[in-house]
Amino acid sequence: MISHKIVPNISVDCVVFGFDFEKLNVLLVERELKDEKNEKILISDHTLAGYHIFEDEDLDSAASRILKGLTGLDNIFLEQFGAYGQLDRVSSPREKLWFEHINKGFADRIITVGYLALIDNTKVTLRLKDRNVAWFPVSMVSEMELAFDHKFLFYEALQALQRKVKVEPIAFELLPDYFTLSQLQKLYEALLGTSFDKRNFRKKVAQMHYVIPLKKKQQGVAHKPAQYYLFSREVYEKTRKSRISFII
Amino acid sequence: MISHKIVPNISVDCVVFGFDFEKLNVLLVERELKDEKNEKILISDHTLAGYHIFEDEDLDSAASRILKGLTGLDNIFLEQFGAYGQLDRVSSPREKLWFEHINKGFADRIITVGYLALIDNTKVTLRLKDRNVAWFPVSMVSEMELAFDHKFLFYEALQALQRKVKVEPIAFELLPDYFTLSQLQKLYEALLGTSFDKRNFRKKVAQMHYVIPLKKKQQGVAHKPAQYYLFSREVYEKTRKSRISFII
DNA sequence: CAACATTGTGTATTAAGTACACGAAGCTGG
DNA sequence: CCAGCTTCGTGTACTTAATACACAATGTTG
Repeated sequence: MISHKIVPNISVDCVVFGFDFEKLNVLLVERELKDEKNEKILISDHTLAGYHIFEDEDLDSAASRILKGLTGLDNIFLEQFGAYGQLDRVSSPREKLWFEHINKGFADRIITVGYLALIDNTKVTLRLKDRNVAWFPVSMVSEMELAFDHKFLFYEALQALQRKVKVEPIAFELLPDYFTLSQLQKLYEALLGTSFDKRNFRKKVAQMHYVIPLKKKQQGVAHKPAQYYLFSREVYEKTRKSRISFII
Repeated sequence: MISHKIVPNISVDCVVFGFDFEKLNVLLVERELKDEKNEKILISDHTLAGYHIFEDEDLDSAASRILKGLTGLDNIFLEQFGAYGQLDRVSSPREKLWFEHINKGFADRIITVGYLALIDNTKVTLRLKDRNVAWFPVSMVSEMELAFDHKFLFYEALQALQRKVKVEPIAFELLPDYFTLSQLQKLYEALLGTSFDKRNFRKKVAQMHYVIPLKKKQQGVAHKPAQYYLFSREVYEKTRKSRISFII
């Protein structure tokens, strides 16, 4: 691997979402500060997946690289949700402690570009080599300690996700290639924090001609097996309408 | 004025839109490269309103500052539409020429944060002191020479605007406090490049209880005077519904 | 006061949103 | 092997919104 020079004052943070057919989860990295002898853990918390960009890569590449490192996957759905340049990013007493130990030499005027990433949970096995990476339920984040302004970034990303999901068919990025309508409904319910009537939800899906039923059915479930469906981006692109409905 | 230190590799570019009751316009700054004697203009083109950020301000402040400088207005509608970190930003032969003359000492790895700004044209008189700032019809941009990647940024901003305008009542930022329904319709037609049936448009507006008719009518027009309306953000916030319609 | 320009209005049809309940399929355990 | 369990998959009636379409009313100007 080539050794790249980093741009010291620009970083990329990825808010990576996954769905386990029950709830929405987010990928967080554990951060531990040990004493000099590398024995006792002084403090620990969690951060988003992020890093500085290299001199010779653009923002999207940096985000892709970070995600590839964590998940082993290329071609992950990735979209910017904002750039953040608060002045007080590392000014809390807590962060100052970290800062003294670890971040020596970092510029104190950092711009962070936030990326929203959506992952098909069934395709990924986390790379736990030297970093502790794990999924956490989105509902748990409010009670967790996150580094820097990462809790703020997380909620920004969640809001962006909830906005987008109503307008573009990006939720399918969180599902495997084949899925059942109940799984799709649970996903939307988890994303938006609501619940839908099953018949109305399916009526709605029936209008989306890009959600296509397959011949396959579920196997080995202790109940009536469900039919599998498929999301077709090509059909979506061809059939999308653009309703002008500035919501009332 | 305090002399601020700039952050050399981070800049903010504002795509400022205005509406003259006929068409959508964008604010551009003329850039001229003169010879040593400051007589002959060697080359000229246009740029977005942009500048580097200062060490002691955040991104939003930088954008506000830039707009205040150009228009004299505070409280302009401002929203990020993306961060851009292409490597080839100043690599065209044309830009290299500029670069040699003017941009000496700038880092070559620049991140630009794009801001979308919407201005009520009737409130602004451009400050033409030392810079040549003017409105240009959006339809004209395709034929113009813009600096750097500014043409790309402009179209990114236009797309973001067209997307947002369908979902949030931000178009009103482009109108004066009082406006007629024909003006509103023309605005939406200009924004989206379509045309609407008058009766259907007004039926739609009638559902938006936050567009409120006033007692006042137009005066001094050579035809039946139109009624004025008002946009109420408070009513909007109270009555907004959130329809889940992942468009088909 | 005639000509002009623009405002402001209504109806019929189609499409989509919402509220609501039960039989069918396949597995499990006794 | 069948009774019970769990989840699947479906239809109808009502309300609301979208679309297509044409003409009389108002105020100014010459």
